[in-house]
Amino acid sequence: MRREPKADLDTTPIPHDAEALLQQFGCRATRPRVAVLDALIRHDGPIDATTLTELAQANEPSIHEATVYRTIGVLSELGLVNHVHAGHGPSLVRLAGNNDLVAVCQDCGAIADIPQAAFGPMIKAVERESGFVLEPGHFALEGVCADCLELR
Amino acid sequence: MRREPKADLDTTPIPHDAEALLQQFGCRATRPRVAVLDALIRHDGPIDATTLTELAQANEPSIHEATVYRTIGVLSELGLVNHVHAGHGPSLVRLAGNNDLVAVCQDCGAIADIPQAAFGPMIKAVERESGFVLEPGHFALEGVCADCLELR
DNA sequence: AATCTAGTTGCGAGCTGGTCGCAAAACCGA
DNA sequence: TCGGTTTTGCGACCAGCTCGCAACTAGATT
Repeated sequence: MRREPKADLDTTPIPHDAEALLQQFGCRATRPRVAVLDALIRHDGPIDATTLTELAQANEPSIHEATVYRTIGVLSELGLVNHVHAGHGPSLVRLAGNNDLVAVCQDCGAIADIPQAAFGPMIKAVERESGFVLEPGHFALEGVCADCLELR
Repeated sequence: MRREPKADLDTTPIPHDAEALLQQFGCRATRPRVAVLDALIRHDGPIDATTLTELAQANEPSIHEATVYRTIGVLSELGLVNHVHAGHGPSLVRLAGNNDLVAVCQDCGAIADIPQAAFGPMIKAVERESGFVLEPGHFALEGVCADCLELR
């Protein structure tokens, strides 16, 4: 089983049509996969596997959560999708191309997208000082959101 | 059960003596707790619960992992200990007072401490733009360490 | 020192997020 | 339409962590 993208995210226009997208990337466009990718395209922003399963089941009721996990794996190998590790909860997935950072509220679990612009200098500083090359967009920031701050 | 520190981390000198420390914070200095806190003091840097259990068992062989988790909970309520959520692996704990950021290598799992100095401006920027007040030191940065970069 | 009691422990069961092996089904090129 | 792979659904399983409960203990009171 080859799992090398036939298409290239950087140069290929991405059709927002799950089936075409899968074929373009040279992988089988099965009904469950189409349902998962389609749900991911429709849903804007990071989402956990369980919720994604529910969304996909709207179109493809028999789809199993294990299949969703496997599909996420495939899409991620193709570079179509990113994992975001968020705190102690389940990890999140989102369409690639958005490299904003995700911030999770420790109190209420709210998720905010934070434009990554602010982080460039920090990433460089970390690399200079420790040799670590950060991959922002793969981990979540934790903190307290404005609403929960008021309630404290 | 009250769980409010009698001593204050900011003003109280911290004896590096687990038993005294526990008493100072007004909680029962049981043998298992002393063993856990002692291991934590001796071990420098973030550590996961399983490894911490093994260290503590060196002094207190019968100590159970559930007890270690509960002890971590208590110490954390007292502000003596911080959780760090690290990627997909188990979460890490460390003595409070060190607010450096933890960076985890995606490839080999190596852990690096990164002085938090570089992050001040970023934290402010995030607060300004999104209202989120980050708690650095509670989440881990992910990336690739210098060694693994070479191997790629 | 002996007693008392709230707080703590060890233990096993249980929960959640995620992975795996396998037989049956689906995809898709010929 | 058919055939060989790939993929799916399913249930079993694993790791990390939490919980309920009966037994035990620290440490205050006498």
